[in-house]
Amino acid sequence: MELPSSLLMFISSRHAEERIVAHLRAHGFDDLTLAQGRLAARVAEGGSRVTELAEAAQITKQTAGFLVNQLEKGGYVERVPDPTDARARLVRMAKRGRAAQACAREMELIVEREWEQRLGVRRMRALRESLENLREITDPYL
Amino acid sequence: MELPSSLLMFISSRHAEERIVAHLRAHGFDDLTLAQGRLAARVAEGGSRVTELAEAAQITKQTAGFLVNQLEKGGYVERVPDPTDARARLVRMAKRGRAAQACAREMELIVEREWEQRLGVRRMRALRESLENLREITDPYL
DNA sequence: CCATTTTAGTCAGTGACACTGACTATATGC
DNA sequence: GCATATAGTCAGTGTCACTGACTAAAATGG
Repeated sequence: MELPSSLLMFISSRHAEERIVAHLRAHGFDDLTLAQGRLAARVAEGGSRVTELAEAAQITKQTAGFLVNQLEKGGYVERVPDPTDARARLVRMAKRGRAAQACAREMELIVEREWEQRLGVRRMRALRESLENLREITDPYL
Repeated sequence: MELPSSLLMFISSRHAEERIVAHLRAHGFDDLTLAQGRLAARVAEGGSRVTELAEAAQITKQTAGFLVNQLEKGGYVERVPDPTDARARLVRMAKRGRAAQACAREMELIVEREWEQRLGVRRMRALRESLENLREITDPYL
């Protein structure tokens, strides 16, 4: 075994992440950091609580709160009171956040297509299937 | 596409990384951080220069130098003068570093075997081949 | 063979982002 | 209605990434 599979996965996933960040920067979302982006990607359609985001991203709620503040200042998300719980507030994507999301997905798709071209449709599908399969034993927040 | 392949790769690679860190901690290598470990993993058999390590890990040489200092304090690596270049010093694995390396490889292998059990030998081999293939277009420091 | 440029590495300063611990306010359960 | 759990914040700390400026040695090239 030259390199472990996990390291090979790390290499390619980081490559994709860097491409996405560069794409966002090039389109005016240059105040968005990697950590902020990772968290923003977890915000649900109807809004998410800070604590939920923290769990999903596997960071403490303090860190998540800090990142949400930055995202709020940047106009990417907004906070609204949670009607069902006076302690909580819901984090929702704002207009700029949705635009950034769309921008990120664009590059995500481009990379995905590049990989498919490299491997061919059959092997790309097999790759995705295996990765999804492994996720069931590797994703603690499935 | 439910989740992009790159994110699936990130999930599993992080899982493996966490297992390795936990294994190291459990065996007394509890002062070793993730960043230090990633750098230490790149130290070549005959020794490496700080600048080489920085390039391979894609960090600045200042950051690499800082991490090597920590590793040196922890007894994981040692620095010796480079006989071929008076400006440079070679970073070599020390005894404790080799022990930690062996410990990390242990868990690396365990995870690899778990994945193989999950996917079966055939699909695991196909996964590795595809990942190695993709590496050629995603690894800037191949 | 000396002047210029490149390269190895350090020092100093800053910023992002992770952590723990302590705290307030609200909700929930017996 | 009291004890406990939960949502979130505040304060403080540590790691690790960055840039910029620097020294010293090596390589290059008239």
